[in-house]
Amino acid sequence: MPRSEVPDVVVRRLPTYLMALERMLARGEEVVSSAELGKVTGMSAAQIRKDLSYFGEFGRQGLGYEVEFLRDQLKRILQVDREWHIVVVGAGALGRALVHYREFTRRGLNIVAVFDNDPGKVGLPLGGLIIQPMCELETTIRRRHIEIAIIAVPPDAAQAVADELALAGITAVLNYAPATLRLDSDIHVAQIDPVASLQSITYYL
Amino acid sequence: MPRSEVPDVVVRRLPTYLMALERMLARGEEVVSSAELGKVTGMSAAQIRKDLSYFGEFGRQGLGYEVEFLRDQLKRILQVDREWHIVVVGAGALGRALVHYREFTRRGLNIVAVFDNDPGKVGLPLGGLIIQPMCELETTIRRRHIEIAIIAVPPDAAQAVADELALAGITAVLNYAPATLRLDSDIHVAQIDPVASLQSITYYL
DNA sequence: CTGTGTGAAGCTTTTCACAGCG
DNA sequence: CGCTGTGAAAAGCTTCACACAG
Repeated sequence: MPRSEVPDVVVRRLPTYLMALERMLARGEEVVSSAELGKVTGMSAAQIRKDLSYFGEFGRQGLGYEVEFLRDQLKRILQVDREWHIVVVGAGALGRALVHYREFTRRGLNIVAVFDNDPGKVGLPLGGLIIQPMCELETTIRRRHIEIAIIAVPPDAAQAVADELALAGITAVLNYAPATLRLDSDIHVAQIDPVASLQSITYYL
Repeated sequence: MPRSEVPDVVVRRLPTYLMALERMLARGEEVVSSAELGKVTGMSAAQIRKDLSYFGEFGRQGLGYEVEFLRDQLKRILQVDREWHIVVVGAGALGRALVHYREFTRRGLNIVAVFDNDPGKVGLPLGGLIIQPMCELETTIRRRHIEIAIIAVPPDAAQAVADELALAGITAVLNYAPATLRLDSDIHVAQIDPVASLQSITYYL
């Protein structure tokens, strides 16, 4: 299976293709060409063919791609053909919205624990879970072999939380706090910062 | 003022530099070198110097950059040295979290109206605002000269909402729905999709 | 014919390395 | 000296264009 040779920018486009294929499948479409998939995802047909070619030959010449087959292949490549366990740190407005976000469970991304350092919140129920104190973070992560964490705490606390997560053996972090995390390079970090997104949009207005 | 010649990838890095500079300023640091700024933001020193050079010469040879001055320049370039008015469409868990998100107002990004199509939600208070019905969308946007909208509705409704926003004269959209929006190319779209972010992380695990 | 898969070409972005300024 | 600003080189990514398969 090709790994290191695949550009990261290609991997980041695969979820978009997957999402489009899921929708086509729901509509009952059976076959799709790179040109059609391109129109729906906003990419060029050539780019889609090239991206897919990093992982194998999934299409049929003269015909296109079988939607369900390509969907399954992308799920396998992205490893989303199985269930993942996730912890959320921070039970503020954002943490609560994340726990209730239906698209996560729908895609096999299961939030199985929530943590907060506010004693007033610890013990309260949240979407079928109980908010746990930070001191239980490492034990919970290790006992349940959790690999992915979502950071939803205020910016000042983000790096400290990230350090704790690293110590607990987490290998992937989705960071919602507007802060650049300094972590070992073997930990994968993705950043979601609405302020940064808006600030690079206002440049063009 | 340079515009079209500046690569988009450069513009998208500026908010990260700005964020780091704000923190340095809060700590009382007065001067910073490209190497130091690089360490904090995770970029190379050369890249930072090159990025900044698209907009002018902000540093002093042998010394570095004056933190406050560079911060002000970046704010001016990104046009975040003024206040922006924003509408949020969708008053679910995510929309509510966005309305309460303190980093927005702190950075001059003011949510001034919230809309939802659920009659059970319309009229309810939310963070100092009243949830408005969708039929008031266009009037509100036009009367208050709003340029930026945040879409926080379920995936199936996203494209329809985007079309309404385009009709109402919106020029920038931040889309939280897991859907690729088809919009006129004169409308700037940024996508935030936690599922997609996680799905490209699981590839590497 | 239609539409994939893919080398090669073309373009963009990053890194290098150093002149030159304070 | 130390560190910026920047051409030039290197690396990376996208598009082109066509052989080839169904």
